[in-house]
Amino acid sequence: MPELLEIEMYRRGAASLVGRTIVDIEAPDDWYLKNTNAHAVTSTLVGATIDSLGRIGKLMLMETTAATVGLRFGMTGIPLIDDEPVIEELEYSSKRLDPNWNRFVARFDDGGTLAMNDPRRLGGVELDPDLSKLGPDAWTIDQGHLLWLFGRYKVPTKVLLLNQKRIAGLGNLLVDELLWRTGIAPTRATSDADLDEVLRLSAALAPMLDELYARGGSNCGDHFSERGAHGRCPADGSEMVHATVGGRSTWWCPTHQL
DNA sequence: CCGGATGTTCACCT
DNA sequence: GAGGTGAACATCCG
Repeated sequence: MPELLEIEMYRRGAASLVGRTIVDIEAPDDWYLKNTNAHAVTSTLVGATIDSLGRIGKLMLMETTAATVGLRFGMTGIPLIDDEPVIEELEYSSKRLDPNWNRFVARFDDGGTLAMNDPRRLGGVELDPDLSKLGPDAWTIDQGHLLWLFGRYKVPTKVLLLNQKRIAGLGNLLVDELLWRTGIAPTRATSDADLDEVLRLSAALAPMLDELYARGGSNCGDHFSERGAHGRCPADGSEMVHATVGGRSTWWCPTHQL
């Protein structure tokens, strides 16, 4: 589930962490730690206080007095604060919250905890992540940068929008929804896009994110329910097309997405 | 049992 | 480096 909208919900839901001091780290799963190990994480973070919580794309940034902790949630990760999930339900993940899936836990001076609960283990924790690997955040990317990206790279439009190095935060569902809203086929080469299309895309992006955030997340798009056999375009009734684009399952309307 | 899943990375091509 | 493809990671769900 987590695309940038969900990570933003996580970030806001984790506000109560600010001001707490870490007294212990449990990192039972070495594989979950990226570019570090349990010893280094523990020695760095124990004694550190949480200053603030940030986000770039799908990466949550927990600023502490000792280091920036990068939290990635993969497909099924969710933070538990004091054993409570920060949002009620995680679509496409398990309905349970098995404590065995707590891949990383920070204990605080007030007795509370932050746990990364992640059944599939596709997320991870990193100290001082390299932010140069991420493009500008999709929510605030400006029109000029988007135009530059379309001129610079020649790939299927969906591939560009999914590439976190080019633009950070959009996932499979949000990209399909954005392309559906703007009438652009996901397979269409970025080099074939005309100015008007890129401007349309740019104009639709932030309002779409605002709207879907208010509705409840990435799975609240207008055509989400039509992802499936015999799904029909809510705009014109055409049968939705399904194919793999950029390695991802993709649905679009063959009539109005060109 | 099998296929697929809202993510990322790496390996291996051209 | 670009650009394309496919696999791998681990687990749950229908």
